[in-house]
Amino acid sequence: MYADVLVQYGVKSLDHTFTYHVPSEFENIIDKGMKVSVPFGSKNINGFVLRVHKEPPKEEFEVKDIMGLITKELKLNDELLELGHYIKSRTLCTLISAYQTMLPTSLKVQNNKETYELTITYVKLNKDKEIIDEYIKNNKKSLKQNEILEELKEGRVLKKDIKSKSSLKRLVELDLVAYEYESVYRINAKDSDKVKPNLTEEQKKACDVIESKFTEYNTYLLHGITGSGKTEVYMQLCEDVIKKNKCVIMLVPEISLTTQIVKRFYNRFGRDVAIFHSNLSEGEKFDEYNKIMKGEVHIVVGTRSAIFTPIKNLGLIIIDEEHSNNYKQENNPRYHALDIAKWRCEYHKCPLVLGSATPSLESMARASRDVYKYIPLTKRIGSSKLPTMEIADMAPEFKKRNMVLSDKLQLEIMAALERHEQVMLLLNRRGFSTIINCQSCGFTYKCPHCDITLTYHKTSNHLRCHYCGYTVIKSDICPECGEKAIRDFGLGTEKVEQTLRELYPSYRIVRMDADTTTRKGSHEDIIKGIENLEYDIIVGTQMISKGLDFPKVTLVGIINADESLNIPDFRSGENTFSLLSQVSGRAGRAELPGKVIIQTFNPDNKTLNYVLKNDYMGNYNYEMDIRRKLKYPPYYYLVLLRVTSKSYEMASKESIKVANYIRKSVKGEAICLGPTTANMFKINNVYRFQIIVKYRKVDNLFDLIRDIDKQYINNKDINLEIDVDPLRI
DNA sequence: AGCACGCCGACT
DNA sequence: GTCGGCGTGCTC
Repeated sequence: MYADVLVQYGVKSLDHTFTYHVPSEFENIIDKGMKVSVPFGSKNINGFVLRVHKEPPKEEFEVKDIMGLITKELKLNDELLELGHYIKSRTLCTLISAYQTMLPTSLKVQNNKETYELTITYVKLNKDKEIIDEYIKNNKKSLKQNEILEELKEGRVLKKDIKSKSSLKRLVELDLVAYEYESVYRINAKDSDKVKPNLTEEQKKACDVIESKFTEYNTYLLHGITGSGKTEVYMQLCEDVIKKNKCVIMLVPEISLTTQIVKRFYNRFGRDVAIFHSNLSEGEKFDEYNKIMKGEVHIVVGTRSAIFTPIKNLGLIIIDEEHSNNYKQENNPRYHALDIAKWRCEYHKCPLVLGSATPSLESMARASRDVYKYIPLTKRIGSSKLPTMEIADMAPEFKKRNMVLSDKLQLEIMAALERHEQVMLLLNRRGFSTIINCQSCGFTYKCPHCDITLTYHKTSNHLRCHYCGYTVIKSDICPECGEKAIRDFGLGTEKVEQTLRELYPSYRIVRMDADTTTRKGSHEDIIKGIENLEYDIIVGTQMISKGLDFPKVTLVGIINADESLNIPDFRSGENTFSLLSQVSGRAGRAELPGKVIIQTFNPDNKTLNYVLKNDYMGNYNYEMDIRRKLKYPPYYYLVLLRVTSKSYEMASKESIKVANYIRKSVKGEAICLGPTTANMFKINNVYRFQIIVKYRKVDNLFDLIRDIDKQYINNKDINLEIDVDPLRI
């Protein structure tokens, strides 16, 4: 018997199986998907069995024996084995790295440890009551021993709760008491409260549409405005899937959101829920993975990585906030959870539900062509109303040297504070590159070909498009209004916090950004603090915009909307719209009416005005028009090739070769841009050049790209990264 | 990826 | 005559 094994190294030259002989002792246990140890070259390494068969290899080589099986129970099931091939073809990674991303660290191929089970030790009586009583009666010396025995008469006790370990040891030696081991899960759900709200007509209809086709693969776009009760729809769908004894995977975009969603799911479904995200400890992941594999739960709630959990009998996948960038993995393999979800739903013949208040252009475009089934939720639940929104023009404020907060926003902050309500201020994280604009009229340099903001290169005093390479010389005088006001401007959360402390010394201010939330639990602490009204003003980055519901927040201020609009990426408009819409949804969710103020140098900006009017479709049509004209997604697909090297010379030369090769050989409707210097040109002394391929119908593009390494990059000092469907370029 | 093998220059 | 640096090619 032979086994084809894929070894642990994720390099292209080893991206195929090696055939080993199966020793007779393993013949009855070995199976595809198992982790095995094999001799390879001069040492033993691990790999996954992809196939077990009886054909002796045709070629002449010495067939070696499999050394051992590492995990007998845990193995990649047929579905995941097949899924690996899909990931490989879609992201152009090696097969082994596709399997690697699907597994938690403890199960990855290099790992030799068999189990991460947590066992706790109890102590119990090991003899009949009479014998114990007899011993107690005769034992006059060790009172501690008697105490222990008396306690154990009531039932078993945790070993760690027994203080006198020496007395315990003696009792074990005498065989009067014994240890009892029990494996436990590190995460335990609460019992469900069986609470079930009544659904609105709209929600019921949404459920009916999806449930009418529960056993076929369809993608549904659930477009529900903030507060329209998407989560209730999800839970109702889950309940109905479970009734059919099938299972659900539900994805949320970030870890901080799992806590809240999981709380609601625990209340409704109790122990039927497992959690899965990258912040769990290895042991916790192992436990949850086991619950899922053994079929002890019907629902998995988690972030991106949860899309790979080996849940059996899948009946539904839900992706909440489907427009979120977090569903795309930013390192190799650069997969998108949405693609994986589609693949799995097709495999299981079940529905995929994408939910969002601001669907991505791609999804909305598909819905409009009926590739996705469109389900709108248009009504807010309860009495809460949409907040009123206003723009504050920052140009005149700047002339008054009012750098952070406009008069308008200051007035509203004071009013809210006096009403004892909370204020939330959003400051977009500044992009990585220096962005220049006119502080009089708001003008920003944009590329006439790519419609993205040009980035400033200090050394040459040039502004350059990092998509196509278009370059202009920077001037101090604004080409739009003629004022000498072109400057680099950026605010940090700390600066805003400081200004706030000066303006409102008697109010309690909290900052929430990457710096203040790194410590485990600090994120939850701040949220709890806000809920308990320990703070009056909250300043933060995008983090504060996501799914949080604070009834006392009635004023939301966007400190500088331009920061996000001017990020040099073709999606900056789309992202700004969804970010601002989402933050706005934070204002006045309960009984109190809300207000939103957007500070900008561009009061006439189209995107901002669509935000003001709460006009998703207006923004969609406006963006789609630009995308069509400039050949961006969803009209064209993208592939990003990034050539990196410690040597500027080599990176530059090699990237030109690659671009020429693609231009020369690609067949079909494709445009190859670049090479240009990447947005973050030099990181850790590594130079980065990027090539962008826009394409529609092509026959050989992926084959070409797969072959680049062979053709051009045969130098270990040069590296090539491939990003299919990049989110940011 | 990781290692053996082999070729070449430098040094006791 | 031997040690070690790196380029090349192979691993069931």
